[in-house]
This record gives sequence, structure tokens and C-alpha cells, in this order.
Amino acid sequence: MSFKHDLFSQFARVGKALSNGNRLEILEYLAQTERSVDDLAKVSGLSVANTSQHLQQLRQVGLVTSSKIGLKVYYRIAGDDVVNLLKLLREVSERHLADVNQLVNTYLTVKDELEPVAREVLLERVKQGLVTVIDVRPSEEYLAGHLPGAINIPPDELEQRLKDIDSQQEVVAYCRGPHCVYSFNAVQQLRNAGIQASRLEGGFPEWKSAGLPVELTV
Amino acid sequence: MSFKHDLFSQFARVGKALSNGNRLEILEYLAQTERSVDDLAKVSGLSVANTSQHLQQLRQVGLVTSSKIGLKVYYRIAGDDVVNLLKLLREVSERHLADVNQLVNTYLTVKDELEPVAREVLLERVKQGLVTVIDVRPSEEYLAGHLPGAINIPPDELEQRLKDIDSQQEVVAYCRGPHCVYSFNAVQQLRNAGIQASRLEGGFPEWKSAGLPVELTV
DNA sequence: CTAGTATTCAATAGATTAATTGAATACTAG
DNA sequence: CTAGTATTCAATTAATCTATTGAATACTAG
Repeated sequence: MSFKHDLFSQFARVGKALSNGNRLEILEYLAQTERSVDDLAKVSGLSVANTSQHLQQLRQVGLVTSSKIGLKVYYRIAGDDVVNLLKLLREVSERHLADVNQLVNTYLTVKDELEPVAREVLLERVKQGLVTVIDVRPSEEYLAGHLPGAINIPPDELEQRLKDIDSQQEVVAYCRGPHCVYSFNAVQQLRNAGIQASRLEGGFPEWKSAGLPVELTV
Repeated sequence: MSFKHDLFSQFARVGKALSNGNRLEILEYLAQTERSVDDLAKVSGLSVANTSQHLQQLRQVGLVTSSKIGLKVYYRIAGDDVVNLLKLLREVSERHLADVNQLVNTYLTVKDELEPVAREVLLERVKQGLVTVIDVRPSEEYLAGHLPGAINIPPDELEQRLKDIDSQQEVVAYCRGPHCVYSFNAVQQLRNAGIQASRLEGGFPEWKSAGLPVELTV
């Protein structure tokens, strides 16, 4: 039965693409917004050549696509199903790998204190004007798409912009995903400043792939 | 930022477990029912030692669990989330890898001719007694759990048992999953015999992980 | 047409992986 | 206690993977 064998080998190619931490990190960046090779090399801290090779592996199994615009080659995630696959990979890892739990509990201390806000719940509260939503990602990622009405405060600017935030209203922060530290740190800082703050469940890619409305800065 | 790096490395461990075709095949068998090591070695065609090593890799990342009963060590899938991860891995592969499409279209010829029956639709029709459901898996797997009211006809027995099937009623066949050839072949054989036949969407593991009712032979 | 930039290619070294083989371990049945 | 069975361990080989380096390619701006 060669068909069965060949088929599983093909599925394994996709698994192999997900078998390297650097590639997973690149995929998370691409889940926020499309990026050029050297842009990705910069944010990931890898060499350009190395980044390029990882991107080609991802492209070969169809997880990302690319196109040349001007001088640069831009890569983007191939579809929402890829975002969902990454989400599920993280969830399975968190559920079944003790090491992940340990890491998460060590670094993301807010985690235990409060359940994150569900997406639909937040959407409802935003419509009613009951909550301030803060996007704690670098501004490039914010500009490429964000939650409706969210204001952008990159991690290193939060300190000085704390006073601009209406301390009477509840604040919900989000960033790249369920394990991105930015929003955890932001919630901590906000609470220290006496503001009622919590985190959104997941991050921007999960929001978008759930089919919820997204705002673009024009 | 070592946390980020460590975390992605952990996720990559799970990806690595999914990066080998033989392991994916083993996981598909375990998604049907728990099995002992040499049982798995037999159905997969691998050596016992090799099978054991693959199983240990799967266990190390928590995708399967094991327990010793009598002389044998039985392995089973760790949870429904793992079944869903495999499902999504297949779907992403099929959607983005041209080679998978080519394989599927070459070997699973019924595929194009008719859309599979949705799970909820089938459940409704079964309740109304409108359809005969055939489980085209080896009897061990059938015995460990099957669709309510389904009768078991292993692939190599279908030929001689064709005459036992009520040719007036519609037949729906299923087996291990969306790419398992048994149900495709069965539909073909049934149609050649003048019986109205179609396939269930997905297979038994997908049915079960969707939370639909499962029947156990006592 | 030329200089400069962005990306990819090619070659390499060190590490990891899959499969094979044979031995070691753990356990059960008699 | 012993023989037999099921599984795991250990060592090996061939193949594959990651990251680095430096060169090659493709393209744009001037």
C-alpha cells in the first residue's frame, strides 16, 4: 500500500516544517502581518541567509506565500487554516507537555490571577463603549491591522503614556498571541498604576482568524 | 528574550513528533483504538524495536500515553485535541500541498464524484432508520467503538457479503479517516452492485472527537 | 550602464534522526 | 524457579538538518 505511505510522508513534510523553533517564531511574526526577509531576520535575530532558508522551507510546504514588491520579497501566511494549526499546536503542547506549563507559569505570572477575556465578550463591551482596548505590539504590526477601536501603545512606551489612560474605565490589552509577554507585562504595569486591566484571550491572529472585525489604519 | 525561544522550542518538539510518516501512521491507528507495541508493529509493518522507539518519542511529547496490562504495554492517544491536531494537519496539507491533491485524486477516484455525507446529517438519518451504515475497518477497531447501529464489514469480506445488504436502502460507509481507502473502495464496490452508496465525511476518530454518540460492542 | 541593495544559492561542519541488529530487562505462566 | 514473551535499551550506519560563510543573482535608482 504505497498510497498510504506516500500520503503520510506528505503530511509529515508539514510536520517537519513545524519542527523548528525558529520557523515557528517566523510564522508567528507572519501571522501578525506580511514582512520582508531582512525585516524578519531583524525581528527574529537570525542571519538573513538563514531566515531565507527557513522561509523557503515554509514556502515549499505551502504554509507561507511570497511575492516581490519593489526591491523586496514579502512573505505572508498562506491562510487562516495555518493560523489555526499553529494555535492548536500551542494548545496541545500546553496541555500535554509539562515543560510548557512550567515555562508559562514561571514567566507569565499574571496568568494564574485572572482568566483572559473571551473574544466575543470583548467585542460586545467595545460596542457598548465600556472598555479601552490597548494593542501592545510594535506599531508596524498595529498598522497592518488591529481590533476595532484599539489604541496602539508599544511595550516600551507604556510607562510614559500611563497618564493618558482613563483610569476610571476598564482596560483590556492584547498582543501577538496567548503566550506573548507584552500583554502580560502591560496588565501588570496597568494594575500597578491602579487601573483595572485584563488580557484578551489569544492575540490578534486568533481574533482575525475567528472572523471577527478588524480595523485598518488607512 | 530566552522565554520566547524556549517556548517555541517546546512547541517545535511537538512538531518534530509529527515530522515522520511512520509516526503519523501509528497515530492514526491509535486514534481508532488503543493497541500494544507488537500489534502496532504488525499493522504498520515496522520492526518492534523501531515501533517502540517511535512510540517513546510520541510519549515524550505527550501525544500518547501508555500503561502495562498483563504482559503487554498498551498505547493510546492522549486526547481529542490530538485527534483534532492531526485532522487539521491533514487539512492544511491537502489545501496547500499540491502533491497531496495529486495523490488523493489519483488514488481516491470516488472523491470527485460525490461530496461525503456530513456527520450531523448522517446522525439524523440514522435516527430515522433511513440509511444502512457500514464500518469498513478491521473488526478489532470496530469492536473498540463504532457509529450507532453501524454493521462491520472488513474490506476483504465485502465482496461475499454484498448480497446480505438491503439494496433498496441507501448505504453510507466509513473507516479510519478522510483519506482511508477502505471506504472509497467500498463505495465503489457497492455502486457496482447497484446499491446507492456514499461516504461519511472523515472517519471514526473525527466522529468521536466531534462529541457524537459512539456505540461499544459489549 | 553602474553602483548598491535584497535575496538566494552553494559549500561546509556539527548535530540530530531513522532504521537495523542484538542484547538486556521485566514480567507471567506453569 | 524457570522458560518464554513483550518491550526497551544500546550501538551502529546512512541520511538529513541547522547555522555559518561567502559568492551569485536579480533588480532598482540614479
